[in-house]
Amino acid sequence: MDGPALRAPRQPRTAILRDPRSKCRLVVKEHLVELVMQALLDVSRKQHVELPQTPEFAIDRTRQREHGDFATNAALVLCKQLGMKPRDLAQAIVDHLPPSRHVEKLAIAGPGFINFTLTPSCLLDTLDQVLERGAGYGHAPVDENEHITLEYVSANPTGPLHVGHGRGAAFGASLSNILEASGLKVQREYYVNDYGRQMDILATSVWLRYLELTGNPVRFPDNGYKGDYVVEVAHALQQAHGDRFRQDPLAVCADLPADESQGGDKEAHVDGLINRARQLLGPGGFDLIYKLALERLLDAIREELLAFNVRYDNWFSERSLNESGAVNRAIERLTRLGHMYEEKGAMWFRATTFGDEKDRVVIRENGQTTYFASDIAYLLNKFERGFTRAVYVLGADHHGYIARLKAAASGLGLNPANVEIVLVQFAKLYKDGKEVSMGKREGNFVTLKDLRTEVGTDAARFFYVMRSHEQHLDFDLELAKSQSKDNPVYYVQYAHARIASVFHKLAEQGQTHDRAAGEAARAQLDNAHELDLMNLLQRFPETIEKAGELRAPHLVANYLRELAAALHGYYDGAQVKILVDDDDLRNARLNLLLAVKQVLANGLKLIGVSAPEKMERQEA
RNA sequence: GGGUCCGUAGCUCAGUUGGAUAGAGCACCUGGCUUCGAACCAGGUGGUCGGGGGUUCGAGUCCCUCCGGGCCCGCCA
Repeated sequence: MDGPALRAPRQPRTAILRDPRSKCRLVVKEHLVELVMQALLDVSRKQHVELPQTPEFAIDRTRQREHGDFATNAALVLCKQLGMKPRDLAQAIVDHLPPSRHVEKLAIAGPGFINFTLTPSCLLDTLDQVLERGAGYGHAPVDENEHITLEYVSANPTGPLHVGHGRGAAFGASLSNILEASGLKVQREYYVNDYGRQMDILATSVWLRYLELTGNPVRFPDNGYKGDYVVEVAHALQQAHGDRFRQDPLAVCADLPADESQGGDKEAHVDGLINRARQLLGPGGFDLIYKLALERLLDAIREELLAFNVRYDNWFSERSLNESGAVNRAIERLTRLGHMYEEKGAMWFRATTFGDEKDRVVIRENGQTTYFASDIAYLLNKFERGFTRAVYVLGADHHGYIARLKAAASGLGLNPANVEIVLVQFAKLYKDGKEVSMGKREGNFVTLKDLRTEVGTDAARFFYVMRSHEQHLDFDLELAKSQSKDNPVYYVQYAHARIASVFHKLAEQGQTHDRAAGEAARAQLDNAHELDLMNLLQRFPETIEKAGELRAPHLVANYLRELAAALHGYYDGAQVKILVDDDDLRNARLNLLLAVKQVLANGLKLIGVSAPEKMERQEA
């Protein structure tokens, strides 16, 4: 397996960490890495030992305040290679560390950690940086070398989106924003399954409902789409075309294989109905209904995603792959490379060559290509369009697809490491402590629209990405709906609104905020709460980068809760007032608040949640 | 049966790619609004990190095994 392919390279991408507009010139962590590297080179020269090109030590944020801001395990990891005791090596590294105006204190602790405490000015620089860059703070310069296509949701247009799709939508949209912020070029894509049997069943279902509306009811198949939306499309069909598609019910039903509930086979029955529809309506008539259904449902999906603050750069048609010959070309390529064979009248892709557990049918015995054939063509198409990496956000039930898709990449001569599948676990809805069931064909599933209108886009988006995507999500409807302190969305938004209200108050008092005066007096920001807040602000870019590398938007949500908590703690618990009489101090504190507000807004935007200036409580 | 994801406080979950004393929120207990928004804050109670073995300076994190749960295993899409 090529598991590490999902992981970003171990060494940080310096191009992304490097921030040209930073007053620190380098993001702190990168700076510290360079200092330690320098010291290590000196020490190893003295010991006459060759160091590896990229020694595997880590520099990380510390967990506890007493350990400073950053710590490195370099001495622990490299002591054997350098033939020294860990604490001796730590001391040697400290002795050889080049001086830095950003490091205030160094300490050796525990078994041999080296702790770094940053100078206050380094934190204060962060503050200026946030105000300087505004909405751009936290965003890394664009890396021109990578161009990602990120596909998410891609639900069949055979019905409205349900709450399961909602998580994929929230996750994919947030992740693409985060990746973009961390400097990668990202194209958001929706793969439209506008081809194949499921859509045929939908078109047939619409036609049967239409027949009912025109007073010619035909028994509805077990395997048909039963939702009310099908009737709505049928209505639209009737309005646009009157009774043009009316047929004698007896002719429709004549000689069909028995349906499941009639003791037969539901698949055979529905296939019979599709063929009957084609035959009675003529190809033009059937296609017209098919297209009408597709357009209506796809429009509804587009509209819903837009309302959910989820956008796309490209809607890619599966049909176009078939009609342009891309599917055939992909199959030919696999054939030419010797990865196809014939068996039992079908054409198979030898996926087992590349680690899949079984070979896969690409062209069926009846000559039709499979869904997988389209997937292969689509994969090839993505790389032909120049993307360097294809990311698929899929539901956890698709995990069997990983090996298949990667095998296809290998078979096509592509690097499977550039094909990445991120699985999102299921979400369960809970209402009053009970699970809300979501049967699909039965038509009683909860749509994303239901959820959105009930709890609102902000709460839904936040709740969906609040947990790790690897974790099953228990979505508590009551909590998401509640306008109370228990609701984490309001907690974060409130912090933003609270700051806004301080500025309103300032205006009410007839005063204005003088940023330059605040910057000049910034050294007065020295209480523990203020330092904590600045420390958090400094960690925002690191959080984005990490959330991007780990494909983990929940880290951003967690970060925002932390920042909001620090703000509330400062506001309520620090025994300080912002709007003090002292002009310098007041402006310095206002600078800090403004920076916190900016970062809250930037972070919320990444996960598609609004940052309100005012919280209006609504009566339930 | 094979594959895969998960199991951390009463509940819902974090845990910085193996680091130092495992953290939040809810629930429960105590306290704080004549103040820039109390949708808030301060403090307290609560843990054999599913069990067992292994790897090493160090394991909630990596490996093995067992237990429990979700999902997948089609010439469907």
